[in-house]
Amino acid sequence: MTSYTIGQIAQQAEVGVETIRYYERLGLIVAPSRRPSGYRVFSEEAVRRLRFIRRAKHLGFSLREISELLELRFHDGGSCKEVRSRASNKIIEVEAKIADLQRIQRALTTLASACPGSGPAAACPILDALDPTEETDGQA
Amino acid sequence: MTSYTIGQIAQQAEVGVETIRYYERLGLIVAPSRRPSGYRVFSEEAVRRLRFIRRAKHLGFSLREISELLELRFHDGGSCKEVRSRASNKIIEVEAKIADLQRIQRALTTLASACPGSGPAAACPILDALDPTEETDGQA
DNA sequence: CTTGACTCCGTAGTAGGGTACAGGGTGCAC
DNA sequence: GTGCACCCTGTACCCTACTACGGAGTCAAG
Repeated sequence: MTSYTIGQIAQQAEVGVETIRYYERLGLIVAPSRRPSGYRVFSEEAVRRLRFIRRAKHLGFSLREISELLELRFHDGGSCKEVRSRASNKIIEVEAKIADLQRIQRALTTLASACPGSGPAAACPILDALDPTEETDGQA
Repeated sequence: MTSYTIGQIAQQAEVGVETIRYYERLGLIVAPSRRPSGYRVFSEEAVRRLRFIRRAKHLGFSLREISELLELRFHDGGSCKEVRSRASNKIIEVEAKIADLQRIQRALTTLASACPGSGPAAACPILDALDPTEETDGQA
């Protein structure tokens, strides 16, 4: 059962020490146990969690949303139905994001391949990418 | 050639009037032409652009990144090669985001389907989702 | 030709997400 | 048994992306 200091997990998870304390204050990570001196003691789990947070943020989730995602696993001792429905809602959101990103990806691909040819290329695939007036399902 | 006031496009693009002026200050949208009175006059294009921005933000792009995405189309009169390489880099980023989201999606699906069974379900698919110690390609 | 909704500009304030000290204790290598 | 890196708490500050306001001009319906 390897344990780590805050500096060690900060390095492993590629986040700042202050950030970890900040997340702890927000309740985003479980408050770690302490040595008699007051030093925080972290487990491997914390590294995983921090990395999850870092990447989820990069996907446009707020800390609040990330917290909700993470909590899904803990509440499952309670009302199973609710976990299921919350998970389902998140899945819908996630799928919408994926679809949007795929549109951007296609637009970028078009742009990149249209370019080397020549000419002014007046049509802008990027703008069309997330344009709900296209075949995009018009969700808010 | 329909034209719109700032309030009209704000409503259409579902953003605030102040936000549009803010984006203009940042150079994120093209400075619109003006009536003699000073009132801004927007075209359909502006609505599309604003909607693009709104959705791209939701995908975790910063305004700076969005600006870069949007600029890809304008520079193509200049150095075509650079547009291509910038587009390619963006494509890589976008693909990484899609992959991450798909991992989250799978994890949520697993979670949702594992739940109704019973038991404590100790394993947390969510945390594994974005864990680079799994088969995830370890990108920063 | 008035009135109420809308627009202008500039500046200031807010929320989210950190980041940086200051002032002090801890751990361990030498 | 001391030095230096590291940790503690708390407060203050920073950046991004808005959002609100004040004071004044504009537009168009009645």
